[in-house]
Amino acid sequence: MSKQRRFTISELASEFEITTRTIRFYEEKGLLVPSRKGQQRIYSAADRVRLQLILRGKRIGLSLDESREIIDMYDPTSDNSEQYLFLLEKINAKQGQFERQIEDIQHLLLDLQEVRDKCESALQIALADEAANQ
Amino acid sequence: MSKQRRFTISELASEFEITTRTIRFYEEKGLLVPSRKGQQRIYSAADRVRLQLILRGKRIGLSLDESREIIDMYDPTSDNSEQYLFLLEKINAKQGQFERQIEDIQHLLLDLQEVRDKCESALQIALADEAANQ
DNA sequence: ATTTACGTTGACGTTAACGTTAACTAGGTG
DNA sequence: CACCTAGTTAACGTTAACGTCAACGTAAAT
Repeated sequence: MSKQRRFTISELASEFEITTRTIRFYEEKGLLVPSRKGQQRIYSAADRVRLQLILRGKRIGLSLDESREIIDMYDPTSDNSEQYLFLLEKINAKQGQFERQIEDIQHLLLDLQEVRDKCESALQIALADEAANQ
Repeated sequence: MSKQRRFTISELASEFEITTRTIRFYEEKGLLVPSRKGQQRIYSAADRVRLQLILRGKRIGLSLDESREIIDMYDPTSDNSEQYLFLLEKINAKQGQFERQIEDIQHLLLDLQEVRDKCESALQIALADEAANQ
């Protein structure tokens, strides 16, 4: 049995600390397609996962279009080998991009570590000076 | 001796594949402060490094304000221990943020690897089918 | 019965990060 | 000298990603 867990829009909003407006906006852009009960939106566990993916994408600087591309990779809309080969190309490209992003971040982390080291030794000196001025 | 290498705005623009407008815009925002020869901008090696940092930041989703914060960490505008402690706090926060970003990316990489695996096996089947239809 | 809470669809406003003219200057080159 | 190339400022335009009303529906609670 699959999980039948459903969510309301404000449940998701408070869980992920975003506004309902944001969630509806993602729907406008075609990133989410919740079912309805009357006119109210009902979100499935799968919808929640999609939202999670979008937000993860946002945190690492993906645009909504880029996140949609990734979401679209999840459900294979294709059925012939040519489409699959094309999809594999796109997956390769994305994985490459992500690996380069990790390198960028690691570079920035090293830079910050340098700054931290300098800052810490400067702090020692400042503290010593202040002690001398007592 | 320090490197006396200088750059014109279009040299930097073509090296980093951005427009001169973009570089001037970063200056407007206070991210770059090149020297001048008459009214022309002259960029030092240090300016180039700053630009590199900005672009690295952009690739991982930092706003220009966030990049400026990081740049500002590089030159210690402070001189007392209180300021240094405050700066160390900010460095901690940024390093934490970056580590979480790496986790986000690794999560996305795993997801993509799953998609790739499914795609590759689906491709095998599709190829077998096409062969059968010959 | 009405207030309260939560939901809905527009529609216009806002901010960041540039793009896009336009109008001008300053320095070589044929 | 005329022209071309690179640079400059100033100002308005554009797109993404929402924020912010307004005006309304529905269902539970008082």
